[in-house]
Amino acid sequence: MKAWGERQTTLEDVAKAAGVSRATASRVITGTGPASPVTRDRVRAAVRQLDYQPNQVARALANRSGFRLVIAAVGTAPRVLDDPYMHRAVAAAAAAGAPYGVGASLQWLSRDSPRLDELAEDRSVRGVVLLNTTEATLAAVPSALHGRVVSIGIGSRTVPSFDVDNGGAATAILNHLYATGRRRIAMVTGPQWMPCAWRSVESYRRLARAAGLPVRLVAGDFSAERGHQATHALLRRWPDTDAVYAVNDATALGVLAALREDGRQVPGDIAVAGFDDIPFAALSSPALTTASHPVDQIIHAAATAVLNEASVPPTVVFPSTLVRRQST
Amino acid sequence: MKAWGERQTTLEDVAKAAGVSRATASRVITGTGPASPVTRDRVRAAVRQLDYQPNQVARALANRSGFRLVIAAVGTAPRVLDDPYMHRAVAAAAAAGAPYGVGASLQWLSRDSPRLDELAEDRSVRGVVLLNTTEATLAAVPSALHGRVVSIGIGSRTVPSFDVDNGGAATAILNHLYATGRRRIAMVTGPQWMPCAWRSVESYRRLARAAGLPVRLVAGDFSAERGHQATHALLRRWPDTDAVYAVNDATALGVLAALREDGRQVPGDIAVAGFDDIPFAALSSPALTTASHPVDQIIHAAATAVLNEASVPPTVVFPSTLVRRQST
DNA sequence: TTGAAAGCGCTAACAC
DNA sequence: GTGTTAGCGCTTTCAA
Repeated sequence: MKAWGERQTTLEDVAKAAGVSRATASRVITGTGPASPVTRDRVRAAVRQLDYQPNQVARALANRSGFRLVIAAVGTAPRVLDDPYMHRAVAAAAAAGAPYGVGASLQWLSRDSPRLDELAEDRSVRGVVLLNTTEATLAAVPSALHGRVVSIGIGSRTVPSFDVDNGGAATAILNHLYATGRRRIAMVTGPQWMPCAWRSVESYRRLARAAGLPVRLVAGDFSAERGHQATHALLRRWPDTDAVYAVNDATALGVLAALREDGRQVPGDIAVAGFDDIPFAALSSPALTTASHPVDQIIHAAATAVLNEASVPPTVVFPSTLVRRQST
Repeated sequence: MKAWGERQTTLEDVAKAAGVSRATASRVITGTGPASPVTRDRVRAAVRQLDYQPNQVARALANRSGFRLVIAAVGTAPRVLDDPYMHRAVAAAAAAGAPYGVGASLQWLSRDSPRLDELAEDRSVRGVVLLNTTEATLAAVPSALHGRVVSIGIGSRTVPSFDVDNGGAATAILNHLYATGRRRIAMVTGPQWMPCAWRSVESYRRLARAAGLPVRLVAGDFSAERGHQATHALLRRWPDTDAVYAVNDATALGVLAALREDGRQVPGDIAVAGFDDIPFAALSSPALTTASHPVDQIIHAAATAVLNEASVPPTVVFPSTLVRRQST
């Protein structure tokens, strides 16, 4: 491998320029260990003057710390990685890590046999962010990963979680549907095995019970295609449904397409609401009522927590807000 | 920093198990330098038996090579990073790098003063993938980056380029519009400064001239909002327009929304076509005719080329195929 | 074809 | 407070 560019300025250079030892320079720069005010200043000056940039690779080697943040998405097949939601998450992680000189990797984690040991053993891995986490995944987290793994969705005693307030979002949407006169509200759910989508179903059941409304659940899988199919099934079974709450916007767009095929007017005959507020929710016809999902913020917080090895509360919940549009 | 987990198996262990020196083991594993067939086999066996994984950090330090792939998106403001297209690109890079133990970083590059030197000097940077590249950006690529930088879009003598066949896609779409009887075709373009979108405009002009059709260009910026505004402007100026070709699907969805507001039937009164074939192109109403854009493949190829420091042809073009749906 | 030895640039014990 | 001294795990001359 060729050396590109001239020799970089090293800690050695800084130390020499400041008239101290490498160790002292290191202490000042990393902020660990003691140093007299004078030396501190001289080292800092040297750093500035030489435009010294610590070599992160050497640092990582000496620290035995990795240099990439792995976004591990749990799923039944590698194609979970094709989801725009994943893309958004990775992009957020890639942006959050950049200032730390840490890159993001995207990996599929088999739902049945999550190979988390490999990640734990891989010295290039600085930390892991779990997506679509299941109980089984959490159980498979090796202790070597403790302190540098977080989950988006459900967490555990050893794995802190960061998530949007799913329950609150569902409640807000359903209350809105109820308030606008809907009484036969169906829900298209996420995949059964994905716990992060359970809470919205719980909210749905609770509110239905409280208001004395019927429970009409159809299983989806977060995809528009399934939302589309599920809607046809739903209309066959409960033709008088007057609102559909979809677990996410992609599903809701599928719902909208199916209703159109079926000749139903939205929101005249039937209202539709989603969740996530993806960019295209505003562009569908009719524009989709939904609730916001601050993915970027969530991932940013999660990534930052991992990178700082910060002690975080076991659960951090991000608020969601209702976005009213034409579909309800 | 704490050491997590037990000591990893190192090259030393492998060498010992194989009864050779570290140097020899290294040669066999990296595939550089000579080694007798017997030694080769013994080292390989040891690797397998011990489940040895090279420490990428140490490797990077010894090689003086970085460990992250930077996706540098040129734009006027950091918010270019919010584009779903960027997200897709980063995700693809993050997935492509994972097997190499290389993560992806996402960074904004100012169009006016691209700080590429910083990237060149940063030892943690293994390579750079330029997005939305301009001539000025290419001119600013420091020689220290040669061989480990590629561009998605236009390239230069020193920067190889990977891109979709923009011209071909435009031609296919416009021919399709013409073949279906459209004769007053308008185009909503991308931002003026973005050369990667020029080729489709060129195709548009060429075909219009060849067929004796009027040229009706309106400037957009890849966003749905601008597509929306541009359409209203366009209809005011040329009310008899019978087709709109949008530079990308996001723009086309904005066009669709504007036409709906204006009471025009699609495709009855006016046809609409986009480009990219994003997931939601199939879900709009009417579903959008477009042409495919294999972003994942392109980025994968680009990333792989950088990671392998492979000598690639100056320009690699990926084919696009027409996707006919209801909007035309 | 192989091994010894010298780094890559940094951090962290440990002694002063 | 500060410097000396060992590494971190790998690659790569250079001799043999």
